[in-house]
Amino acid sequence: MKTNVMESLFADLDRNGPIPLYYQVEQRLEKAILDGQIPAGARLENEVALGERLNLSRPTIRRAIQDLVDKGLLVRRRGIGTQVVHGRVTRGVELTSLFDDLAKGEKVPTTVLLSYAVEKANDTVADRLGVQLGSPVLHIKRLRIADGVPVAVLENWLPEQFLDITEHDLGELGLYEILRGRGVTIRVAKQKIGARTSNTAEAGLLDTDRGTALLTMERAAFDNAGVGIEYGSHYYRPDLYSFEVTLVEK
Amino acid sequence: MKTNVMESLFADLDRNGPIPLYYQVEQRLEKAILDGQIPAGARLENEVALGERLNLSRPTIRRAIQDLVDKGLLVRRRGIGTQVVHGRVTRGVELTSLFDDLAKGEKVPTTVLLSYAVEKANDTVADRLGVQLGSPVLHIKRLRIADGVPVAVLENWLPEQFLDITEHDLGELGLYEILRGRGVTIRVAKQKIGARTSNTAEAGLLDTDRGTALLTMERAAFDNAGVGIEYGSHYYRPDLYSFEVTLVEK
DNA sequence: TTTGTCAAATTGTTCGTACAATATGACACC
DNA sequence: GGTGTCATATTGTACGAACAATTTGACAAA
Repeated sequence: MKTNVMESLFADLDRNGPIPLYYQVEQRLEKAILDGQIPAGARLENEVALGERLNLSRPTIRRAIQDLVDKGLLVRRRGIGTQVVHGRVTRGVELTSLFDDLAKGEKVPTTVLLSYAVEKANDTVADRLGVQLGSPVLHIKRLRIADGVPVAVLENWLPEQFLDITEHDLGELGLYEILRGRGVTIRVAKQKIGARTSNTAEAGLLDTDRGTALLTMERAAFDNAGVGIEYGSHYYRPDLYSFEVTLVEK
Repeated sequence: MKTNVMESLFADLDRNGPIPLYYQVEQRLEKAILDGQIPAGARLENEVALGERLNLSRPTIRRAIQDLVDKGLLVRRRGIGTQVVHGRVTRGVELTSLFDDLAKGEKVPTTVLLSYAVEKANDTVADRLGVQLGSPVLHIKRLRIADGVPVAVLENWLPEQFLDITEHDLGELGLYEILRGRGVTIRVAKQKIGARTSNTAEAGLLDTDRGTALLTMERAAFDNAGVGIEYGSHYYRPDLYSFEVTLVEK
């Protein structure tokens, strides 16, 4: 039975296309696990046998499995084998924006642009983005709404190369979507998650009472050359949003 | 000059000992980066040359570099090379407890055990730990204090195998330290971070006013066999504690 | 000047192979 | 019955090799 699942899963790998073989295997395995086709606690076939059956070398199979171990979906023990982790399997926090998160669920995200201006970078912004103090940066502030309910206030600063992003763009799309559309790939992000009490203005924007708790997040994002792309300081309604993280010890 | 740094760094690898070669290289490289010996933005030698100089194969070198890329310390681009990331390099959140976090800083952590009891697992606990509903679990509640100031209230549930942890242990050591001492290795943890408003009792414990914001964290931790080790529901004083996460897109 | 092409440099993917380390279960031995 | 030993299964580490993909810079061509 397990054999059938595997066979069907890995039936037709594209050996000539641009997508790496290990990645194709990884994706299908991940889907099978998240869909429950391979149940929690189930043991996978050993690496060598898998390789033989799929006509792939052991390193290729290992790479696919290792990536899923790093994601916290699989667990392996020398001498024993590889298993799907017990416990509810959830996708961890990935490098996506709130807009993406909401769009992935059933919510309909909309955005109100609260302010839009080109400013000179202050100490904090210059430090986080790695740009010169006083250099021009785009400063935007948006209210994110899901199904008509305000969820978060997002404040972002972007370096000089993005000054041409228009107000219209920001009303239509999420910031990360705009960046992707311009060919920018975010590779590393450093986040700091905390909480504080809201003041009157903040509570007003989120349609709650002054003095209620806010979930806060600061993020600095960098592309694959290590250049600062975006610095954000956001606050969320904690009854509507939270952060999930999966940590894996290496 | 760069050459000298490298030479001295990788001078004597232990080729017979139990520590993998890639790990020895990784550790030394990481230290050199964190210490600033290799400055932000500096370019590393290419993989092949590094391998030749250290008498290691390219896969071994690659493994070491890849691990540091995954940690967000290095960045590499095909056709270009490998660089130390720009921006402040900070260690990300690791699989440690608040106790460890505080002990690593200059703070002196102490603990007050608020309650200690063996209970039957309710729905939530049974689900998160993957144990039978109604099976015995150890339920503890602790107040964590740093330098005399209360920082967090920690509530944990542990499965049957840990019922023999004593009240005395919990006063002396952090929970994760106790677990490590028993040979338990935590491999995967799923955390959910949020916020809420405190009630009178909670505010009293943390020496703040009722109605101030709390930072909350739920965590389920599993060992390398995927067995549930610990489920915790914690709240923190947000002016004294926050979570830092480094995300790396693969 | 601009554009296209090509070579060089570097990381990315994939294969094959060998041996080491660890957990399990079977079996012999005391 | 208990205990140690050994074979087996499986993942972990390490090597070597080849070719692909991408970026840069140099150079030629329009």
